[in-house]
Amino acid sequence: MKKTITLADVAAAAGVSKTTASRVINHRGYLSDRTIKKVHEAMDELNYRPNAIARQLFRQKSNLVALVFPTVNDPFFAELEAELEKRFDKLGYQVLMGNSQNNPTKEQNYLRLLLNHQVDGLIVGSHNIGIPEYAKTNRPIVSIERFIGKQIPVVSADNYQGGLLAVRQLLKDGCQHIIHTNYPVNLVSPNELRRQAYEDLMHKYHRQPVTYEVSFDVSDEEKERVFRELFREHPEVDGIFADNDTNASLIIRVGKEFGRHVPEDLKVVGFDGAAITQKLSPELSTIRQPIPAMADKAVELLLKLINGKEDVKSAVLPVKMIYSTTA
Amino acid sequence: MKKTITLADVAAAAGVSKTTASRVINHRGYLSDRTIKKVHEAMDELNYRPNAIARQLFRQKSNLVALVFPTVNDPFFAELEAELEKRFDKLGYQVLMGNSQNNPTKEQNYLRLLLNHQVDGLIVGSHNIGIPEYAKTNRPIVSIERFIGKQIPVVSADNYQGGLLAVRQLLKDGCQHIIHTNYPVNLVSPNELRRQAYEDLMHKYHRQPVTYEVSFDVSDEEKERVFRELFREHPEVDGIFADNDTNASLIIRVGKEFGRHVPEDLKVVGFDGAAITQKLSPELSTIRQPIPAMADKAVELLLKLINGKEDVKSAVLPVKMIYSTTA
DNA sequence: TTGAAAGCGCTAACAT
DNA sequence: ATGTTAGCGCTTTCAA
Repeated sequence: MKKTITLADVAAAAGVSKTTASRVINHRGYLSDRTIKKVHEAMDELNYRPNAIARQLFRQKSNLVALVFPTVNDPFFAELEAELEKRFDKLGYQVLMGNSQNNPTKEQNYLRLLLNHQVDGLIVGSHNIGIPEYAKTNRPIVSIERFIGKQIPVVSADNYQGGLLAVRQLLKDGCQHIIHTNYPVNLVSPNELRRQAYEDLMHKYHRQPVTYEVSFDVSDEEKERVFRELFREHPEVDGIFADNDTNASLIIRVGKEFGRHVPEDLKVVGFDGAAITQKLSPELSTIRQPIPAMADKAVELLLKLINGKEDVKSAVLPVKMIYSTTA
Repeated sequence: MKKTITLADVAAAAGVSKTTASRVINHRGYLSDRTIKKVHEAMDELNYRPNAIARQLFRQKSNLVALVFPTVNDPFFAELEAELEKRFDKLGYQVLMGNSQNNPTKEQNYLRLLLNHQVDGLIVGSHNIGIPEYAKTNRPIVSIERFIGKQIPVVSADNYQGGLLAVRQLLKDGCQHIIHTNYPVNLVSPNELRRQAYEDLMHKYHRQPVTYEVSFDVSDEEKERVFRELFREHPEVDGIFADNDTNASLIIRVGKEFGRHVPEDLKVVGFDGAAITQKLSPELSTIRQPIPAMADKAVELLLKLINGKEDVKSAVLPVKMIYSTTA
């Protein structure tokens, strides 16, 4: 491989100094037309490419942000990451894909990228706890749907309102025995508010709330096992509020095994309403998270942090119910 | 914001030279235990973070690769990008997400990152043509499912075999009038081989092949419009081989509008078989692309190119049919 | 309008 | 076992 062409080569070929060549490239300062022309010719001739890394070293800025989510292979995260990338690209930022697999080590590594100046900011939506670096840093981090630390702003959907909408729909459908699925209880995810809304409504109508718990990162087989248990232990169930659409989809499938037809003898409402889900399971009634608006807000907050602004406040964005045929 | 802590600060605090400090950090050369201890103490004290950009400038390597695909918000691309990221991460590479939106300018920008030394390699699966830079460069690029240039290796599924499997299944199901959907004809995508297989089988059985064409990047509404046309113009259709699963899903939905029940009076086979699709539309019979194997191969080839190897050959990987309930 | 020189933070020859 | 020095490629004072 032949030697890299540097600014010095261009300058030499054009018979000017590096400074002048740099000025031409960056359109800065006073330049004579003749000089500009000469430098451009030299650049073309040598097929010169400015070295982005050297620029970054000088500017102390990488124009890179990292997205740290459990995986991009999921309808909600795929749409969210795509929306984020679209916006960052427009602003001149490149986007690193950080799939943490819910592995604390991987999550920590991405944090290190930030601390090592390799990225200018981080958007985290991963579900790990106990990463001490978060608490210590005041570098630009915005969280999505997860409480990370006092100083880190969170963008989330109105999960409580979403829970209310979902359960009210099941009540309106005349369901007598409504069951909920959610993660195991934890304090870091606003997901908890979906459960809270469910329990509040159950209590209001003097019913006993029943929640089945499945972690995000167990296999589908394990999830199906739990849902079979649900149908076995609660054959009276006639309505299910699933905390996300893929679980809703699994539940409908498992329900079939138990001879349950949706919506005739079982109503189901999911949560998320991502684009891919709508396309592949249009029949699912669900709560749509405002993904594009969440992306807008997260980008806005992160840029503020990157630019040293102080008024960076957490935000809760409105959800809406999508009425389809499963409830 | 307070000044960045550099290696010089650490060295000063530890009372050694920058070189020594650097050696401690990189575990190189002979060091006395006492020195190692002193340097580590200084690092902790100052909360030192090595500057990755400066290292990259020196090493002339960013350990970054970019994935250029139309969008990550699609079951096939989401799974493929997730698999690629997993592998690159293991190898110490960070991954840039490049969603080209099938926009030549965006695609070209990512190419520029490569040429500007900001990334060490590129994996492209985007569907644009006429980007002149591809032809000119011999830098590390691997393409997935797309012919880009003579010198650029392609990793693809065995699309022809997949087409045969799909259409044979429909024939075995007794379909008399099989219709195919695909992109508009183009020479850059091995997708064409799916069509070729369909046409070859149709001719073999003395039938008239009929293909409806929909671009990848038009709206779902537009796609549905085309599929309605299909049912109106060919009410006799009893089997459809869709060139991808999301189209298959749309077709099934549109079929319902025309009173067609699947599989009773219409069989459908899709293509892709991505994990998300399996989860959300498990009933779909489809051809599974070997996504993890494709990721393996693409990473292997790209690393060879990055390391200056010469024997970098295109690869075609086997598909398999997933028999479910729509055919 | 242009150039010389310093420096971004790091690592590696080449001493000693 | 440790330090001196140069240099990765770029941009920007400062001076002319």
